Amino acid sequence: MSQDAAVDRAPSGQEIADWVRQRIRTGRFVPGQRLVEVDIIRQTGASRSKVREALKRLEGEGLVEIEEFRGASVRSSTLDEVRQIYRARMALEGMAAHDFTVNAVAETLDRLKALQDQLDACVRERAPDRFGRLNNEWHRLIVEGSGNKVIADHLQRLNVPIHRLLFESFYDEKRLKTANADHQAMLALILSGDADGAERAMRQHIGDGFETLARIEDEFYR
Amino acid sequence: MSQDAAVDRAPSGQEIADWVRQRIRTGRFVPGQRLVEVDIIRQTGASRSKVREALKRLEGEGLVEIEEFRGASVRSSTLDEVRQIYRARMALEGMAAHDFTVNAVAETLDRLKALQDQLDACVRERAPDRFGRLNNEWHRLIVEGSGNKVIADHLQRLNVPIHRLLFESFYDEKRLKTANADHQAMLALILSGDADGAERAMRQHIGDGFETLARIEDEFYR
DNA sequence: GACAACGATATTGTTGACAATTTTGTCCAT
DNA sequence: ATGGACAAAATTGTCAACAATATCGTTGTC
Repeated sequence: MSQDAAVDRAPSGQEIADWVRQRIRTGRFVPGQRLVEVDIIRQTGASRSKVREALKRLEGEGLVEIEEFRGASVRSSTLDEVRQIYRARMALEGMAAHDFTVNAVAETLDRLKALQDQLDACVRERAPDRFGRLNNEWHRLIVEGSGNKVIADHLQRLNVPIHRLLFESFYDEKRLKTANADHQAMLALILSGDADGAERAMRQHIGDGFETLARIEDEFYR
Repeated sequence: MSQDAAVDRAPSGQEIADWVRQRIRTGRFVPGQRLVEVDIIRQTGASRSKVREALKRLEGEGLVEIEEFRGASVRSSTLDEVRQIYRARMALEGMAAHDFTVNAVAETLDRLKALQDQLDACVRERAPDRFGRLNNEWHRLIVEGSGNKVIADHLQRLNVPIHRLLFESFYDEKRLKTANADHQAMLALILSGDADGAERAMRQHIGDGFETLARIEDEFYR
């Protein structure tokens, strides 16, 4: 009857924050839901100070909201805020793509090419969930490979709280093909050393991603 | 013999964080200096938990480093990290300039024009310190007026810990004129509705700012 | 004089108890 | 049934004492 992945030592504040963040991202904690300290303590085995520390941290990241004497609750974000987040991602990840083109070492380029092959396979075999994971990996590789840790840190905090969308197969057939074509085109631009082109392509790609998401949201509420 | 601005009630964690941040920005706390909890308590009158909370927050912002059982110290940033920060600023503030051109309301445009007049006056009258303050105001107005709170929040955290540079008159005669010319050109692009042009100009402007700073640093260590 | 061992002090980390506030439950009048 | 007043419970905020660790000074040895 263990309610958590077995750990002997008491979890750190960082681990609690990860635990809560995970639950928010996977939709087990939904927007507006209150996060009662005692519940988290019971489920994680952490001490109260650590839980409080973790919640404060998550407040700093903008994932939870803390009201005096009312505690923490999962923050809900409007579509407009998601749009702002995507706008910020366009700027930062575009810059990362630019710098990646200039700075990336040969080994990183090889890994990117290998990843692209796997993504192509996913499209052929119609494996959208696997595509999603590899897609994240692909974007992470670009950002890490750009050599700018500051931008990487800020992008880390710009992950949209996806709520329900994570479970449904976000990508339909058509969107999957389009996205992968974007990746292929970007890879070509990177390999040819066209940094500005890579940046433009990345911004366009992320902008399209938001359009898709906005369309799904729109249908959901219709 | 009051060691702090008189406050009756105990300061909040946010206020302590502001207090420390201010001291770091103005160079009263220098990189590497240890921030002993008791000292901050004595100087601010805050309780220990509040001080610890504030230091944790500052750690999240990257201004402070916390080692276990060794406490907090002011983080020192290398020139390369400053370069990365400026790169991030170029991306985000460029995007802000773009969106400002599209979204700004008439009243905000008027305020920007008024601010530009004041900046012109500073150049004529050779008032570099006043120019610095108004310059910050100018950039803040662009960011706030872009209507993207997410980008504004992230830029807030990208303020370089300037260390000593804040005290010396950062801008020499020539740099001051160049910067102001940039501002004038950008204002013209914004008023003409050229969003892409405004973005390019903003990025160039910030990039030049880093070049200037890097040159000063370089001379300092020579 | 250099250096290691050791104890004293200073500093940070953690826990638990208590205060402040909100939330929930109950009773009663209408 | 509905709604308000009040008490009980739950929840969060705060503080102070204690534990763990690091830092510093002292002493003794070579």
